[in-house]
Amino acid sequence: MGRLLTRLEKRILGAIREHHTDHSEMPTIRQIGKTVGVKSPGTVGRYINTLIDKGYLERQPRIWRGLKLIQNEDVTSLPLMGRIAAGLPIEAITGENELNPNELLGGSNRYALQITGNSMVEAGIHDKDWVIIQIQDYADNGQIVVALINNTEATLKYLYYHPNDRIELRPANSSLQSMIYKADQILIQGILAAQMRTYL
Amino acid sequence: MGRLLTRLEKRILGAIREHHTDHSEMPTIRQIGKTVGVKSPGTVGRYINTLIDKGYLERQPRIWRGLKLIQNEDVTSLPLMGRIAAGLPIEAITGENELNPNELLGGSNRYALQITGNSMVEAGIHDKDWVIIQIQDYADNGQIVVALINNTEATLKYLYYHPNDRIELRPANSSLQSMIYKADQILIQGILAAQMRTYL
DNA sequence: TTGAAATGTACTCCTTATGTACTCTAAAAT
DNA sequence: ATTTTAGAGTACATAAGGAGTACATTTCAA
Repeated sequence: MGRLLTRLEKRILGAIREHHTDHSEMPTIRQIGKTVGVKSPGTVGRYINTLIDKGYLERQPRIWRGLKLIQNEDVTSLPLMGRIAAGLPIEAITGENELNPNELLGGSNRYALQITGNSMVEAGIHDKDWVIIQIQDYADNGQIVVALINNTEATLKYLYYHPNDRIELRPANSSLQSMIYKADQILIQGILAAQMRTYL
Repeated sequence: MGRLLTRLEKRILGAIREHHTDHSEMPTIRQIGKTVGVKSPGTVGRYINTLIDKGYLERQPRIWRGLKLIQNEDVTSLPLMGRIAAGLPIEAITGENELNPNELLGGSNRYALQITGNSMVEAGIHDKDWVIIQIQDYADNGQIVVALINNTEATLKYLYYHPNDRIELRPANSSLQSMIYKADQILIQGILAAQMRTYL
């Protein structure tokens, strides 16, 4: 059950998640302590125990880096009324009658980013929108990806492969131009899984 | 049950809510006292008790920052990594920050619709997108609303008020035209609260 | 295969921050 | 006159955060 966490418990859980996504392996107790600034491995171990008690982690006893993240799934749904179109009545949807945002947006290897700027407006992704990124290091031609350029700049763009190991990062904004890079300048960090925007 | 709040009770409740949204954690008794200008933790605690009696808060006894706002639902969150922009590095953050889709999208008096057609593309609302509608029978000028026309057709459009009880329903698509109706032909069913789209 | 280093985990002891129950004043409202 | 609201202050048990040590096991390189 998702019981509430203290500050340090959150930081430790965050450090574990971050280490896992960055290095694709779990951290050791002492690594966790170092990133959150706790010197004693025993203390970190105590927090691990409470996180396990609270249902956020599992342990493989005595295995190095043997922690396992448990993904919280709890369900809150919105009633699903149907489809709507210009000039047509709402079309009732039979069968499914609920929409669960977490089911659509959530997932284990995903994280959220907020968009700044208008380079993707013509793809319906506006300034201040939220995007959900699925972490993976490959993408298909034409997908929208988070790309790391020259290990310094990260950006959200359409990705196109070209001959001679060229990669095009194309904005969705007719006032901006595509940039073309050599393949070894580009590191794909994730692909666009979802987008959302609030109005109120 | 008694819903009457004194000035200070309102200020305290407001301070709690504000702290919660700003820091995504509940304040301590003494933090609350500091923001509302009450020096004694005992006094603040007494107000907390009356707010609990009146049904605005819950308490988890003896837990630090253990207050709970009543209308709060359970939390499923995505790790929030930061902001991304064209040509700029991700402003990055550890796993302390989280984005909760249900908190952004859900709520009482809301339901979901799927969009068909392209009449709102220039507002970033595409075919097959999901929209979250907040049920209410009024709207401000320029808001996007679900409007029922002549009790038969429902549509999602920008709403503008005009003189002589005229109402304009304006699409966000330059190849389509606004329609203008008499006020009694239009029934506002809800306003656009959020939009979302999945790619995978 | 073996040995040194790294690791998980269980202890103990410590400090500080916090919730909460008290008491006491004083002004305003009833 | 009595109650309600608004406040101060004190006291204390304990939750939260932290250091350190010890030791059996696990890894991994030599």
